[in-house]
Amino acid sequence: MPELPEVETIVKGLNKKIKGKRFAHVEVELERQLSNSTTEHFNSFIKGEKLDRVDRVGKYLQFIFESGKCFLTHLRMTGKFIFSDNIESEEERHIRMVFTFTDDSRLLYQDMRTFGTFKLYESGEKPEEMSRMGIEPLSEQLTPQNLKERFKGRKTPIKNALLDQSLIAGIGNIYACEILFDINLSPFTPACEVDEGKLAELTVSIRKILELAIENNGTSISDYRTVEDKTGNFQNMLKVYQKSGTLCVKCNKEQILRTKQAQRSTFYCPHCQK
DNA sequence: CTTAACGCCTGAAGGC
DNA sequence: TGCCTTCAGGCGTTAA
Repeated sequence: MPELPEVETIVKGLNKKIKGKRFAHVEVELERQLSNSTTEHFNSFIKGEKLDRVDRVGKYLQFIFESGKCFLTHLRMTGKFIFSDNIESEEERHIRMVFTFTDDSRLLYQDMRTFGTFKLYESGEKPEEMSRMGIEPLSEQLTPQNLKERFKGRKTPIKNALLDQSLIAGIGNIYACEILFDINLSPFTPACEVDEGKLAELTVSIRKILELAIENNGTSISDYRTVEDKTGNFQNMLKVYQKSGTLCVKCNKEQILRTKQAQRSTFYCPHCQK
């Protein structure tokens, strides 16, 4: 479900709500969502641990304890965190985990499709997910030169390259479509054939769109909510995603089309995106 | 090495 | 009403 702006929004919300709290225990419905531990181990791992902060790494959330231990979670398609200090109001479906803190407040993990994962790391261990991760798009790592290197020899369409987390970390299907439309670039262009001018535009657009989406608390297409259970607002600013059949807002000539690339829907304007 | 298809799940929506 | 297909902010595994 969430891409970088949604994860960023969730991380901010978590830091606001649960930073500094001490974990008491966790209830786990589906042990298979724990990548490298059992329910029992997860419990002994977090019991008494004080949360220093939550960080975002690509689309991962990293819960970091004062002790130096941490766990990494990926929300995949439908994972979300709901903070609750009022058990009376809890009537959500698909709650897969319940974290209880020593002050009796709780963090619920909801995940309809159950693709989300949790992975534990001892103090000093470096999560392998982080070393596999590509360029962090909101950092100074994102430069045209860097993209040129990463796309070198890649014949895969630029749309697919933008979704490859080992190249750039954090972009998903919505923002890939929006970014390519923003710079009038065809989603079918082989990544290695995007010229330097377009690569420069691409770096500017990636930053611009992700930052704008973060300012708007992300995109709520179906059921994404912030930790405070509010919708994002960026869905009101989408120009191509899920707009097939409507007239392109730029050229006012052609309708937005939808096709499939790597099993994912791509939305684009055949007139503007060459 | 890169690339593309499949599978993991649940539920909503649309066609007939 | 019901049945069937398609679709969904993702990615690890496998095979070519």
